[in-house]
Amino acid sequence: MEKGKFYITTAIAYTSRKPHIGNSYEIVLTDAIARYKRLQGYDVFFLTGTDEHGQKIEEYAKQAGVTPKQYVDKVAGEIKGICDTLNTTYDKFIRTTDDYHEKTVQKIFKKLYDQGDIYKSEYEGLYCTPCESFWTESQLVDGKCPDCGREVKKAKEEAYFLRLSKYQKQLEEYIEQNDNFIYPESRKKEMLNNFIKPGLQDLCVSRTSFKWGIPVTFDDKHVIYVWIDALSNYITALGYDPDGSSEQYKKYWPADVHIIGKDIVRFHTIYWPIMLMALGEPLPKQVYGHPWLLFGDDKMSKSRGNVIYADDLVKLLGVDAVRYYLLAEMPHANDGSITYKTIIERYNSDLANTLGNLVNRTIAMSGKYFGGTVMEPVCEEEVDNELKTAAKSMVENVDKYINSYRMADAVEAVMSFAKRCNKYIDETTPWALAKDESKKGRLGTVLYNLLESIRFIAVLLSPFMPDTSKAIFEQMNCNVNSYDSLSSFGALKPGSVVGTPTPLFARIDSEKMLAEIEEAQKKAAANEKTIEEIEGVAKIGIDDFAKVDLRVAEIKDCVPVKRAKKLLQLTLDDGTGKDRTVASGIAQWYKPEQLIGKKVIVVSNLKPATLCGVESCGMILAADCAENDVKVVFVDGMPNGAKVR
RNA sequence: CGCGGAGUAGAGCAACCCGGUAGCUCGUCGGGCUCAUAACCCGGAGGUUGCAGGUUCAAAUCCUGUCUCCGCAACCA
Repeated sequence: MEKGKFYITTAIAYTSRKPHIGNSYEIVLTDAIARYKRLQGYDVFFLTGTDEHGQKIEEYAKQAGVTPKQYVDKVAGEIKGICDTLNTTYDKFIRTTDDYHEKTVQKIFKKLYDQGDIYKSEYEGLYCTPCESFWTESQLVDGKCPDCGREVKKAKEEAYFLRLSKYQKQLEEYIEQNDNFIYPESRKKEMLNNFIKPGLQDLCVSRTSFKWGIPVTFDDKHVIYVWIDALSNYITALGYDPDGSSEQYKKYWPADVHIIGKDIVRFHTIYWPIMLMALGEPLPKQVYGHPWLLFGDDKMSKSRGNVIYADDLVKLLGVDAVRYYLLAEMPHANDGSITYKTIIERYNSDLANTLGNLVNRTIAMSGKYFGGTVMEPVCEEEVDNELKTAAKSMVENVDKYINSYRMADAVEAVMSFAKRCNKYIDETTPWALAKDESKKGRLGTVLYNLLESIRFIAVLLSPFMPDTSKAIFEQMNCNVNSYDSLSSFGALKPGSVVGTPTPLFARIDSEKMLAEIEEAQKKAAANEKTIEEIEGVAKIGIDDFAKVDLRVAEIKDCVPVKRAKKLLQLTLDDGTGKDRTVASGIAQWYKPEQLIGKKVIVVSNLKPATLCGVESCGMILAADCAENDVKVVFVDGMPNGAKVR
């Protein structure tokens, strides 16, 4: 059944480091939609890939002692590996370092320049020479460089700009007239009110401060900055060319939907459409900004050993369980949260108990009562209609939910139908029917209805859990798996013979697995720590230490710094007779009254700096006792101003 | 008053735009069943929807105020 084309993309992943499971959500979400559309008969093109240029990568590569290209090759390989591990069916994996991409981007840049949409000007800012960085007025700390505290001066850097202002009106109209362009709705308001209506500033699209990028062909000091490079991937991948595009491009563009994280909605709904307008190409039909998947209450960090990678999770639970979890646990509007405990709970209750057990018991009964033969449904009863109605509404609901990107609800719709099937077994009590030879017809009908229901489930599950879907069809020894076969209840052919039941998902001993995971995390954390210690801190000489002037001082007064969450302003008596003011980031751990009167050690010759409007002269010593636990070093019985060494 | 999001049963969420008996999953307690993976089915307990006002016949839902939490920004000298 031909339904037309469907072009869907993920954002391309930045190759700075291996992505954790939260980053992998997007590819699974997109894959589920792509698979569903294919199932329905659309001619789908699904694009994903990697964004590989930029200063950060240049720096990471340098740190790692490899070339940028070597660096991105490695990370892009890891990212692609994860996509494959998660069993995603992208049609193309683009890398922004691909030759054809770079060439086309250069052409795009040139074209926009030639037609006047890109112009050369100067990037004006405040420059810190030692740091080689530009800062904006608001970034400065007390009018000085936020990194090193030195003076900055006004400086100009040559750069190319994209004329956003020219297309502002046009974009605003487009967004307002195309209700579904930015989804969900709340993001649309955000874009219009916060960025577009106040007026768009022309966008800086080139850099001279680093080299790892696509060079501007007609001005080799410059490389093309992220926007034109990265966003263009959606069209270069298809074979767009300003001098004449491929058939594939003509067929698939414009994209039906770009699936992206909520943090980059702005780039995809403002910069990208304007680039396309300037190129004279049609705009994507929709941009969906999805929420993020977070980790319980803790942020993941390597040193705590709680980073979760998709491939580790897959080893533990299998691909489909991971896919299922990602899709089911993610709320539609808010950020989701992930913990091992909830993963295992969901696995046991939904996959093992509800779904796996349903399939298992049904096929087992088929084998036991009819030698596996699927019987003709000859003896219908009223309850059967309820089951059939439920099957039908599952099909409708899944469609409705997927089309509005409510994957958790779509998956839930399938699961609640599985529950309905389990209930049907209780209502019809096949084991009781089996004891009565005269009820054989009814028993066959009940099992037929169950098998057909499971077939419905298997078909609709295929976008979410492809392997499981396949396994169910294999166990049923059935190949009627088209979407069209769901148009009416009863496509399963009587007379066929089901296979032997094998549990789809073995139950997990939650406590045991959690204990094992904790063990592994401890090990990982310990490893990470050792590395830190070895790499540790460089040795210094006595003369270096002598440069630091430490003094005993008494805290005479202490008040919180307004507008700052973490700062306390301390007034110290350091024996000089003059008050010394120090701002310290310990508000989280100490109340002012706990500090007044105490003696501490202060680094007295630290260069003053202004923090949240308070001039801080020096710092007091405190110890990091644990993650998120800091204790000030208090001393006792020493005169104010005494030198510490 | 920097920007934004959120506060609903023990936990996680839905309903909020477009007021009308607060629903789902997990957990818990009791019962049932035995085909099945200690699974499945039924029932109970558990919420004055953060707090205080207002509008209304009627407020989780609309309005005002207030408290708390979480992101981002600024800041841990």
